[in-house]
Amino acid sequence: MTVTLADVAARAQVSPATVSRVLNGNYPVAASTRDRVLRAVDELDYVLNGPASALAAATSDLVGILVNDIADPFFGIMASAIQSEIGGPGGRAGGERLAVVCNTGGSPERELTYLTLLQRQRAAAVVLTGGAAEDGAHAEAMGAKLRKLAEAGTRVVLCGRPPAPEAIALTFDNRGGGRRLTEHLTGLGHRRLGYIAGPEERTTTRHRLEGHRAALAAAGIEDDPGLTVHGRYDRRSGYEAALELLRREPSLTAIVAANDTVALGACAALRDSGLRIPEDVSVAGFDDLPFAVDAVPALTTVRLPLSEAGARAGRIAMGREEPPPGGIATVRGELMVRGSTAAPRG
Amino acid sequence: MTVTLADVAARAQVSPATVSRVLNGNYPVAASTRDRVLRAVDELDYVLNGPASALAAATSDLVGILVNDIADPFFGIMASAIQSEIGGPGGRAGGERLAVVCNTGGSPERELTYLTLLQRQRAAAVVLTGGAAEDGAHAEAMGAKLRKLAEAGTRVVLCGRPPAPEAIALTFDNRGGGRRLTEHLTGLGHRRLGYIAGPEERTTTRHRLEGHRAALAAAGIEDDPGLTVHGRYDRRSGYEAALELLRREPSLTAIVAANDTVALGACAALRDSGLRIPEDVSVAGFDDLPFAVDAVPALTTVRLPLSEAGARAGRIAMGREEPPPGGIATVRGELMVRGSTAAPRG
DNA sequence: CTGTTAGCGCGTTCAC
DNA sequence: GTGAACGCGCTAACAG
Repeated sequence: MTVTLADVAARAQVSPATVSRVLNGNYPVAASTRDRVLRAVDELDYVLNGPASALAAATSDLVGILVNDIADPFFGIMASAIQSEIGGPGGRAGGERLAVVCNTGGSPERELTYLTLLQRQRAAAVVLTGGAAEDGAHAEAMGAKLRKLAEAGTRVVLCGRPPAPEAIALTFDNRGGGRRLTEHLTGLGHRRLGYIAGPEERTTTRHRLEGHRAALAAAGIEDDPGLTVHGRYDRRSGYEAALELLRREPSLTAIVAANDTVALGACAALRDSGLRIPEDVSVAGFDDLPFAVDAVPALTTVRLPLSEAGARAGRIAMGREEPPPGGIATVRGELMVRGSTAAPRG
Repeated sequence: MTVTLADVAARAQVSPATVSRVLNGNYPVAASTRDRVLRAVDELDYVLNGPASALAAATSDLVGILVNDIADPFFGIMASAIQSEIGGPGGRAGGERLAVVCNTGGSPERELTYLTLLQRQRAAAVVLTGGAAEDGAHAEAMGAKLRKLAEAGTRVVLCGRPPAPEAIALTFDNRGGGRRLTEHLTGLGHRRLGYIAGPEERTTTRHRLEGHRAALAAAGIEDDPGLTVHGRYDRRSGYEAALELLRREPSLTAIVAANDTVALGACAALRDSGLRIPEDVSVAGFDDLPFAVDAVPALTTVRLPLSEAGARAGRIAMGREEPPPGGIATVRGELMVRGSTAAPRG
């Protein structure tokens, strides 16, 4: 039915072993033989059987990229960069790797499931992006799973995620970025700032919030728990959270959002409430996604080098770049001051 | 080294076949035996060998989702919906399928490469999303590849892509949407409209543009080729194209963009040129991505039910929903009139 | 309901 | 530089 390596061998009048060798290119083969084989491959329209190949070689060409939300450009941009460094030639037979992104939807269970699935496929490497859940049991299960993967020869790289002993990590300085962002606002004179945090029990959420609080403390501003609202990392959540903050504290002069998407939702809520940005309320985001600059007014935010970090993670996963010393590198964000923040009125 | 099915069988004191049966659940097994096996699996921390399983069964749990640009929410939203219908239980061993998204970057070659890779893996299904390249040779190669996949038992579904004889298609009515959108503008009295099209040689680009031109013709407006500018589907491209349009025709009163992202870029260009939206120039997009409503003013656009279409495509790919009659279903877009369009001044 | 027997298609020793 | 033989780990008949 389907063409196998043996068919190719027969047609090229060589042994299956020879066909395998030219396909994998890991072995000396006479040029004339190679030509004959390649011609036969072409004529028969032969496609290597991945599972059989993976079984025999005990390794596959699959590389997994886990993201929390594939509909969020934050992850899309990283995934795209990672994939671009992996998808190219350089793998086994055929010289191509199958770089593949898996959407966990932020669910710890699905994350674990995907890792098992990738483990089952004997993936060559796995890149985990974005924040991790902070649930203790889950963290432990993840650690164990990552260790298993590593033991089985799968390279594991974290990108934009806190370091773990089991893997190489490129981690974002969310705490520092959050701190500098809020310092910018306190520096402008703001004293009543609302904070729209991401989902609870997530590292990214916690780190950005800690940075925010550190900046408040440094400015001698008492932390009012009522001025922090948790939500999801989406626009709707930002909209609702902003309304809630305004209800709790009508006199606030600035809102810091967990990310740009949330900030955009907050902007909409402020506009719908008849408030001007930044005259009445300043707004700041995080990430500097492409649309941040298009907001009106343009969004003050912290730029994370998502593409660069992703590309580097991809190269490390492929073994084409040395891991950072100690297996951990911290990637800083850059404060981007734009029109959405200004000194408070009065 | 690694635990195999035989190890589990030994520990559970049954034959390997029995272990396979409980794992795949496709066969009657006594409850007590099953328990014993599952316990052994647990104790040994056994993970099925995917390649071996796929080899023996001549089919795998892998499902591929091809997207043109993973950093674009248009694709992210569809991919997310597709994956959510696929990722769940219902597959082979372990009851989970590995739904993976592959980023072609809009490159026909990469698209073909990914299909080959998925073919190599004996993927259970493949979903192709978004517009297709219109290059004749490539179209033919794609057709042949899709046929091969189908012959090998891979289910092929197109989502938001024009029908092809080799696959089931959920196609977007880009032409109709484009037409209604421009009709809305001509209905408001606009006579000089600029159009920012997507990349040339892409079905989506052509169909939307055709709809636009049909609406112009219907309104008795002569089509001025100079008022159409092609670009990529990104913000930057929209920005530059809008400036170019203004240069060519300073008196235009409306700009129709290939999609929302491009429209946002065009808005930025208009603002930077000191023009007001919609007082001086109306702007319209396409897709109604989540951020469209947050633009200032909110963007008039055509809403495409990306999530719904993706979910349906996913179910069809899984065989959990009947394909549409004739294998083709057309999904219409809905005109969303918002603040970015108004009657021209004067 | 369960065990036994054959391969699935390929990579990889070994010889030659 | 090339061929022959073996086994990777699992599933799918077939018996029983």
